[in-house]
Amino acid sequence: MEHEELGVTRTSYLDVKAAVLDRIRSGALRPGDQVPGEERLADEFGCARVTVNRALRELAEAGVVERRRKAGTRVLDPTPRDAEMEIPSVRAEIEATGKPYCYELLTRQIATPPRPVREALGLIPGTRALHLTCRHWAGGRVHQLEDRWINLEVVPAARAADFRASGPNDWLIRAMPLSRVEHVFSAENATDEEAELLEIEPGAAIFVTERRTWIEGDAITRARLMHPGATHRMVARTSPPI
Amino acid sequence: MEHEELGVTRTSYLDVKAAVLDRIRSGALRPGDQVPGEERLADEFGCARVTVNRALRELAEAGVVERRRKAGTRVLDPTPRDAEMEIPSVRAEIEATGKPYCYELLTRQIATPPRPVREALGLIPGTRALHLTCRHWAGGRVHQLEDRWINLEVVPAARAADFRASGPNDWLIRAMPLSRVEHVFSAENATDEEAELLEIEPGAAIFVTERRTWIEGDAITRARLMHPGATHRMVARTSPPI
DNA sequence: GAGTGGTCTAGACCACTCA
DNA sequence: GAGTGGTCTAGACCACTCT
Repeated sequence: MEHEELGVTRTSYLDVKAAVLDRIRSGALRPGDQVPGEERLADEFGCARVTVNRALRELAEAGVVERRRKAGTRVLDPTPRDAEMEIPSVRAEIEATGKPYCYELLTRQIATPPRPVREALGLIPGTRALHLTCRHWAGGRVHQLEDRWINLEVVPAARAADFRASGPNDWLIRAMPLSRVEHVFSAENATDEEAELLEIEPGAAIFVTERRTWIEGDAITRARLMHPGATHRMVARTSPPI
Repeated sequence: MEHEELGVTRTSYLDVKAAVLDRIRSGALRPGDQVPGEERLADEFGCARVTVNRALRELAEAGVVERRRKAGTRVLDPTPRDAEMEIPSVRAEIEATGKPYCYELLTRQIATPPRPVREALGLIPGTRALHLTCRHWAGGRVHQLEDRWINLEVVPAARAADFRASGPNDWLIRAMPLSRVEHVFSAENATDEEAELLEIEPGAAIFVTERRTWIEGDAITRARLMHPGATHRMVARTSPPI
């Protein structure tokens, strides 16, 4: 926990930050839980209150906790973190429009991923992974076609998970909070197969998001998310005012 | 500059931050310039060094300045701010690939914008604005077709600017640094006219970015940037590690 | 009213890096 | 080696907000 230097060991705000994050990741602190007050933590870590303050302030800026004066510090639900780029979970995105959300699992199998996926997940050739395809409906229309691979070495629990009732995105957000995300966006013309599944004309423009997620350096999942271009718009977060 | 409270006036880190930002926005401090040291500023503002430290630290986190121990604090070039979402200026984006960059102004006129643009810029009906269309080439291919409106009430200098040699994006980044940006991405099928200008097949998927830029609440510009979907990919910034 | 976070001060030591 | 930022401490006062 402490700075591992010769001589005096002082507690850094980074130590406090890491310790609190650990408690959240390990489940000792769950969403909604109260984080001990600054004074308590300062006592516990043997440091000044300002040091704890900086640690918690940065966690609040990162969206991990919420701080209010009299109310104290609480662990936030991890879901909003996925919305960092205004990309909420598909379910939330659709429900926000007021349309009924519907999820459908198309295929599920454990298989050897094609090379681009294997490399994206950092897997050794021959390793098998969980492959899911599903559709998300908004009202009577297909909103998203999802082609996802999950790294079972990092998330072995996914092997046992049942994705028939709800999508892998919601499941992963709960199982693996606080992960890092990368998005690659592109526009493509739908292939015949994609068009059929999306219920659009072959060749129609589709908006494709390729999302990769890591936790602590390990790639968790790689998803190819396809949307009908005619109905889909993606809003990127406005830069914060300085 | 100081907290306007009754009684004692103490200098907040926000005061220092705002003051330094002002000097940058006003041009008193230009990109590459050295910002006075923490001790100097603390003297000047009559506050503790930690207070200056926090102000400058936040400016560094926001990408406005760069700090290095012995070297001190320097004002950064505003360009990288536009790259907040890994969307560098078109020129930089293309030159990074090693391909030759070429810019071409297609049309330039002062006109009454259509309603969606007028609303995006927050203009009163009837107000005229600067309308530009241009193309950006990467090697022998059209990389981007740009349809841009500039709010002349906020940027009157644009009326006199000559956009024949270099694009409005580069010009605006210099003229209006530290602005806020919003991006909306979508996928569309190219119209016949767009296809001809982009030198692709009609109906081919195009990746469309609609970018709006504000400075202090005033909308500066609205650009519709069209890219051939087949060659264009957009990478969104990976969430920072916590 | 009381509890909690938000911030400032003053002084100190350390760490990095440039000359 | 010297200059600059990075951070910690200890104490203090304030501001918000919940009860």
